[in-house]
Amino acid sequence: MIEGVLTIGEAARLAGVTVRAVRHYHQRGLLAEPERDASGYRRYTADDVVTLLRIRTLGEAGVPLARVAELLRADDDEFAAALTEVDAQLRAEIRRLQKHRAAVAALPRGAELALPAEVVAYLDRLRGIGLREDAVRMEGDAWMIIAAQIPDRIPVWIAQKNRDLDVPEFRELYLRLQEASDWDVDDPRLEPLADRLVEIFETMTEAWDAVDPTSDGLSRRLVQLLDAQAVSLLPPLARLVVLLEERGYTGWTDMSRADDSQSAP
Amino acid sequence: MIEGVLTIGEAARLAGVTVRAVRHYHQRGLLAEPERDASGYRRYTADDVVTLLRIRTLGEAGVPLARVAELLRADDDEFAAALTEVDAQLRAEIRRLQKHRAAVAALPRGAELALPAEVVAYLDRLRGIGLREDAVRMEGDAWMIIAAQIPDRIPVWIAQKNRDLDVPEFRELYLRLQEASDWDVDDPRLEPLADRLVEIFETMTEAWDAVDPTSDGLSRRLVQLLDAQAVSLLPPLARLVVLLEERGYTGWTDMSRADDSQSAP
DNA sequence: TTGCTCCTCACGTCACGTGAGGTGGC
DNA sequence: TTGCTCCTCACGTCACGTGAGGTGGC
Repeated sequence: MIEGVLTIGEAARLAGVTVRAVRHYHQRGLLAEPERDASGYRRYTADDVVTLLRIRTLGEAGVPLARVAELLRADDDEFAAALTEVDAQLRAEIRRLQKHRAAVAALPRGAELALPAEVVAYLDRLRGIGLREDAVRMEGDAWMIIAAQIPDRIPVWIAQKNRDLDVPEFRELYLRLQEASDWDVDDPRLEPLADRLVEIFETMTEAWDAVDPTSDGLSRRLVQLLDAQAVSLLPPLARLVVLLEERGYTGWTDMSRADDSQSAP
Repeated sequence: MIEGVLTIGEAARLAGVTVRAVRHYHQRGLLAEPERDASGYRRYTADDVVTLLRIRTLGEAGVPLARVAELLRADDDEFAAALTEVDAQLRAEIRRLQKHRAAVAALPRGAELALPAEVVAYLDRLRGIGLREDAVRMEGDAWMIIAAQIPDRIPVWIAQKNRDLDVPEFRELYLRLQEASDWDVDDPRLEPLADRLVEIFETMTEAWDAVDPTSDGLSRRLVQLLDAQAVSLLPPLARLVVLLEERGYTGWTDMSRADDSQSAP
């Protein structure tokens, strides 16, 4: 009835989409095939351009084409309701991107990508007391995995970790463990180190109980994973764990006494 | 060397990705294939989970996997530089979505999707002076297309349109044109209407020149399109345009005197 | 006449999703 | 033993992009 004046390229340009996209919308049934001229060219009307603009607006807002097709057929009330929904989606998407922006922007250091700021600060403190870079990196990796599981508890845990580091004996223990990385598995110094560990653990277990009383904290598998990671960096740790078991303690990442449970280093 | 303890499902869960995604990252070379256990199952380490978390963080920020692969191999400096770029992309994407949100949210009426607020207000005013809904819709469609081409000029143009509507003779003309939609092509009332049109055009052309002095405004094709659209709603317009030509004027959407040019209704 | 646009297949891309058919672990 | 997880193909999806090979318009 209404004869179209625009070629597909002109219509596409006016609507700000590609020629291929217009053909795709025909295929998907979003836009009716228009009349053809004498040479078989499609000829478009202003209505077609308006429809293309609608498709583009909704499409760029993230609405799937199948949904766009429904909306184009909907009456004004349905359409208005759908727009509310589209708006909610857009808001959620914007929030998601802003979170990622914060995650990416706040962390210029590659190794610390996706680590919360508190953890980054804690790792700096470990460097400060003399921990080697590989050990710091391993700590960082462990925290990165933990943070991905239970981000809410990170601030409290890190706060306790910082209080631990305020204790000189604890700092000393950390460095002593680092030295042990070069020891043989049957080095005699491991025995006294185990004694020392138990001693310090006893004095600190109460503080940890206060931090995380429920303590179903990390899943068993995750703890196994982090134990394995620790042993890979610090091979004599395997022997140390055995020595700790002789003294009534099990585990490492989530070191605990025979019955109760609480995490340490 | 380091033996993995996690199955693919466990690693995926800890990293917050799907099992299929992990296999896909192996295929794409983003994550090295880990050791297999006795039953041929892949076994993952903490390092693998950390890499998966990095891939996920970058991927969710919109970085293509090919780029993620590069970044995983980059040193800290390159990585930091790349993060700046990623952040810029995220900002651009957020702005884009916010614009769309404004476009979608501010316009609950389906017919007016993607129309600037000024135009919506102007259309309401047309309704107010007694224009029928189909005519208003056609006006809206025309403005939607125009707005998509030259959004910056819309406020000025609409302001002038509103000043036009302040003139009683102009409002009267609009309604008279609407009546004409039912007339025959050879209705005798078209002649005096053409005279009236010329008369009013003369009084207003100066104001329009002031609004848009450069006036390469709309492309010739777009004007043709809008003319065709106007004729389709108002068939006697074809005849009216002929009558106007006899009086020394050409066009409709971009009506002008033989030499100069300026737009009208 | 040259180059740009249009036409119709039809395969490619991106980041996985989703069975298909079979085996291993708790 | 049942169900959940793992394995490897391999095709499907979404919204087009990108030639391939040919014709029409200025």
